[in-house]
Amino acid sequence: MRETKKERLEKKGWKIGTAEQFLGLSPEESAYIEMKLRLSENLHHRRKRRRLTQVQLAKLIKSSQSRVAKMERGDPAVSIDLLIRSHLALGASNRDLAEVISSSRDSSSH
Amino acid sequence: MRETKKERLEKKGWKIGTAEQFLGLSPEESAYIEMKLRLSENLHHRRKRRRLTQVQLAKLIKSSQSRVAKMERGDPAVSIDLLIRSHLALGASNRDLAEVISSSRDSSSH
DNA sequence: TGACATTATGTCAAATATGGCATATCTTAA
DNA sequence: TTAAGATATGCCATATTTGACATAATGTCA
Repeated sequence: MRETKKERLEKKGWKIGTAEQFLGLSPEESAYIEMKLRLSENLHHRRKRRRLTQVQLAKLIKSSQSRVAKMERGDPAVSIDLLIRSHLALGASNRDLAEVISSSRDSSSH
Repeated sequence: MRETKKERLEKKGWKIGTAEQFLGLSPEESAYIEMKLRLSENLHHRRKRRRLTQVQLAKLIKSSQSRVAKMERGDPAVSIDLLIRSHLALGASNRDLAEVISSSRDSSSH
C-alpha cells in the first residue's frame, strides 16, 4: 500500500528517492504534496463540470494547454499559486478552496 | 477607502498602477491578493504565539530571516507555496489553513 | 478502419521566486 | 542616552516556475 502510493507519486514525477526517504517524508511534506494533489483533482472536476476543454481553460487563465494538463496530472513542477489562480478563474469561492484544502490528509494527525 | 487600500497595497510593493487599473482589478485577482495577505497575517500571529523570532522560524523552514520578514509583510514576491509550507512547519493543520483561506474576502460575492 | 478532437509529455528561454547577505530601522531595557 | 535584539529593506546569483511550442498518446465517432 505504501509501496503503491510511492509508485503512484513517482510516476507523476515526484522525486521521492528511496523507500526509506519516502517513509521518512515529514508530515508537513506529505501534507503539502497531498494538498497539491487534491487541488489537481478538484481542478479537473471543475473544468469538466463547466464542460471546458483544457485549451479553453488555458485561454481563460492565459496559460497553455500543456500547463493545464500538468496541473491536472499533479505535476510537481506546478505551483499552488497557479492551481489556486486557476480555481478562482473557474469561479471557485474561497470557501470552495477551503474545502478542498481541509479535505486533504492532515499533517497534524500524524 | 478604496484609495486608502490602494495605498496600503502599493506600499507593500504590489504593482497596481493607476487607480483605474486598481478599480479594474478582477475579482479573482483581488481574491488572490487578499488570500496572500491573510496568510501573511496569520503566519505572523502563529509565530508570535509560539514565541519564535523570525530567525528561529527561518531556521525551522530552512529559509532566511529576510524571507520570513517579507512573508509576514505580504511582499508580493512571495509565493503562496512558501506561505503554506511555513504554516505547516508551524504546526498548522489543513483545517487551520482552510479557515484562513475561507476567511479572506470572497471573489464570488463580487 | 481513419479523421479529428482532446489530453499527455518533453523541451526551452524568459519570468519569477528563492536563500543568503549586508545594512537600515525599529524595540526594548538599562 | 546607549546597547542589544528583533525586524525591515535592498540586492544578487541561483533555482524554480512559467507560457509556448512540438509532438505523442488517447479518446470519439463515423
